Amino acid sequence: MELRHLRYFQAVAEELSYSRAARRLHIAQPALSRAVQEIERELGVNLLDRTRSSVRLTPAGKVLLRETALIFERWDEAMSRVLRTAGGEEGELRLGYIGPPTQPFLGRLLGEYRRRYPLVAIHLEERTPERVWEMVAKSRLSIGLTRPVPMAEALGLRTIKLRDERLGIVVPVAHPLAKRKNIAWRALEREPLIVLARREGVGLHDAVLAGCRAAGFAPKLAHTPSLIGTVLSYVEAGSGVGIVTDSIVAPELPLHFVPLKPTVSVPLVLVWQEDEDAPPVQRFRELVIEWQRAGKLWAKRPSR
Amino acid sequence: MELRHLRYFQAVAEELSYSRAARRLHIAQPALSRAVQEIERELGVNLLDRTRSSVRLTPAGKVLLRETALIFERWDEAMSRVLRTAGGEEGELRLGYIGPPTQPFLGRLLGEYRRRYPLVAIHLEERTPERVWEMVAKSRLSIGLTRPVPMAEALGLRTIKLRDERLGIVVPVAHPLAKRKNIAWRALEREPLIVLARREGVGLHDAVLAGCRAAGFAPKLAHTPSLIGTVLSYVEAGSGVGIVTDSIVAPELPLHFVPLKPTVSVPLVLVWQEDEDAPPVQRFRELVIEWQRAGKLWAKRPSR
DNA sequence: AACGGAAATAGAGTTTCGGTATCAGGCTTA
DNA sequence: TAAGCCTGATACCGAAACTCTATTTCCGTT
Repeated sequence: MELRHLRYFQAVAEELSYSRAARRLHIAQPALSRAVQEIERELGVNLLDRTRSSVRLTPAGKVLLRETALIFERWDEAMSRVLRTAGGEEGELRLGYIGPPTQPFLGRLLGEYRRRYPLVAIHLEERTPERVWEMVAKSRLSIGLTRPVPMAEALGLRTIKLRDERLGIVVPVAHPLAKRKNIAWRALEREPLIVLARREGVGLHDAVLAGCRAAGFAPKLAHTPSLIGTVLSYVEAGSGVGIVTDSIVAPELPLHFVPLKPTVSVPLVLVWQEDEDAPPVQRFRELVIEWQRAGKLWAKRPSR
Repeated sequence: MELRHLRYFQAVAEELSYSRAARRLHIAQPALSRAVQEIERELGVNLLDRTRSSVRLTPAGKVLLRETALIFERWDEAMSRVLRTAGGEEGELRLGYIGPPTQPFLGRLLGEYRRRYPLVAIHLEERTPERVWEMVAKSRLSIGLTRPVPMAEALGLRTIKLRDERLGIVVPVAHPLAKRKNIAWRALEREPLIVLARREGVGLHDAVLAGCRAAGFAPKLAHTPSLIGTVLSYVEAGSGVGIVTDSIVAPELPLHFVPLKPTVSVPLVLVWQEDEDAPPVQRFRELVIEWQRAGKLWAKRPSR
């Protein structure tokens, strides 16, 4: 039996007349007779009581009419789901990200995304940079905002760089270095440094070490906490000079950011699986790129 | 698009291979290629990523696979509902009845019915005899246990008599008439009588009046309460002689029933609409007739 | 480089689907 | 009461569709 049979039966059952139903369906009446007979034969059940002059539903026919409506409802729902999914209006987006560098724009970005594609279910996972791209590689996440991925191609991953974040120091406003336009790496040789723990981000940590090595000294790491916030707290407490990227904003704290020279950058990238074609993910990529081009990814950050 | 398309798509999506799916469906592979292409063309959506060597679901395809399962679930549910309805295993039975004469067997009868057809929803309505058959005539009830219906055929109703209930008197055990095997109508000429109100049952009330008239006297009606129980209470209180049918059992009360002679009967009938063909109703009729033949309709009543 | 496997395409045969013509029976109308 | 009309069922035919076999094309493997 096919849907056609149900469509025909439904029309007859609603019109309670073969000829009227045939007119409604724009087909000839004998086709209806046959179709209904086929259902009845296949089920072995009488659905319609037909006298020459009237058509009435049997109890089983009444039940089938109700059920038919439910089936078509499901059918329509299925089709529109598929269309919405193909159009990227429905589905899910599992986004992994690193917190501090994305904090200035992530909220607004997701707000815009949700506004455009309200039916997409958004799952967020804040992880360390390495964990984020590992999870993307394992398809545990559909897309990630993180630090560059070594051997991305070998893992079947694609990345685009959203921004280079420049390294610099954070010091209390009263600190002697706070007034400088920029600062040489050498100046940090004697300073006790506060840097994020390596396990929280190999890229950032190693970039700091590389910067120092390039300047010809080994850094004196006073503390390597697990949270950017803790770095800032140490700095505020006067425990040393913090090294962070310029994406870290803390306007409410009495701290100053001074870029290091020569410039050392830590990129922020968008990463996804090469064959990831789920429309919600594609739409998210498009939105991020659109915002990057429009310079909106850091718009609200006060320029320093 | 037809169910066939979904069946084929489902097989391909589950097997992730056209040739394996074709083997599973016992058809040739090109038919599958075509069917899936037809879905894709009709929806304008890619459902499968096919390379020469592998088939993978697109996001929309995944959604359709899930939805397809739901549709088939609904379909199966619909078909088995229809079959159960046709077989009388599902549906509803709206039964109207008069209380006192049916009380000795109705509970057991419905218990057996529910045991046999557990999916049938049973609705009960206790009403006066006239109200019961009126409601059957208006299709507010699917079947009724009541007193005979005047002009049943004209109303499109069919009835079968389940039993003739013999009229008799109820008196306190100590009453002078209590020891008699039977009693003549004439003996009631001077007695204050307690009879159920006419509005609660025209048939019974008029049968009493007719019995008296046939014996050549007009009855002295002391009370005409609305409930059989109240009749018995009046009798117990010594207010007069009650006239009831022999179906009224009150073994816990100190009352005796003595049949009247000549015998006057009030029938109990089963009534339904002529064209009522809902299987649950047909099954109920069959059960009642079966019980009547087996003499089980009053089995538990102590014979007096 | 050749082979094997998988899906797409082409062409032919068969099924089935819908159309027209017709039949049979009931209701209305003259 | 008879004729006409309407309804659903049946018979038959032509066209569309579905499926099959045969073949091609491409990828991956040996």
